[in-house]
Amino acid sequence: MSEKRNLTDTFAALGDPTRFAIVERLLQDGELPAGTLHGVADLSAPAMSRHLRVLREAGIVSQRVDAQRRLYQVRPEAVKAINDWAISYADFWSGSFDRLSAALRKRTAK
Amino acid sequence: MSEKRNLTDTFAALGDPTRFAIVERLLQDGELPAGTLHGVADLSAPAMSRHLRVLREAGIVSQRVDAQRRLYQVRPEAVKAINDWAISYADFWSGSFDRLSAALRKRTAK
DNA sequence: GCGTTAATTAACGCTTATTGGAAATAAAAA
DNA sequence: TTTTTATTTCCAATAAGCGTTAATTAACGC
Repeated sequence: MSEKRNLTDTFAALGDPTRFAIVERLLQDGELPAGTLHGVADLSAPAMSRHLRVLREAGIVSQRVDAQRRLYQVRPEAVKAINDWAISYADFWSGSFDRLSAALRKRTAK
Repeated sequence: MSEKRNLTDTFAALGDPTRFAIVERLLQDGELPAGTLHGVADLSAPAMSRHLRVLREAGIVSQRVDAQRRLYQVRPEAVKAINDWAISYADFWSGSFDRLSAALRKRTAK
């Protein structure tokens, strides 16, 4: 039920420096509990929790419950959606748009 | 002098539905005067002008003066920057990450 | 059951963004 | 020069977002 989402919500969620840092941390380290993420910015647990909620509601991260911990990870579809959008305009921004990139474009556009 | 910019600002600017619609319109139609863009949303000219300013300051669009009109267009680098970011995590979100996409990745990352 | 740990929710204030309307600026047309 | 068209800036009001502390829920070990 958190599938049909437009890119605007995604961009809005990533538009905050703290949330962007959270996402990059998760992209690099994989799945992490909320507590560990406190390190990415100097803010309280509640503040972190609310940022995670925003990311969750935007469909950017998924939450998994493990005992009293909440494990977060980035949803691949979210990043892929951003890539698909940018790629769909590749002939505009890419000076060297050629057969090779067109192949990937077709592939990821599917 | 509006080159060194982080993705966060870009995402923040695109996080607004009106501004995202403006950018998509410009991506599809190319260069357009501010007046023509009024059509993308039901808002006053001043409101539109302010949205365009945000996009300009985020480095997403460029402005060209033609007589009394201001012509706007998307800066290719802005969309490319988004693509580069997503591509840099392609091995995470792409289930079928292979040699072909790796080639494009190397290419666009340059 | 109790206390501890992990995380979220609630309530509050503060700062920043956004908006509409009016006025200002600038160039072209009459 | 006066008028018209296009766009931006100024201003006041409203709305949204973010952070903090305090309270709450949930699960573990003793």
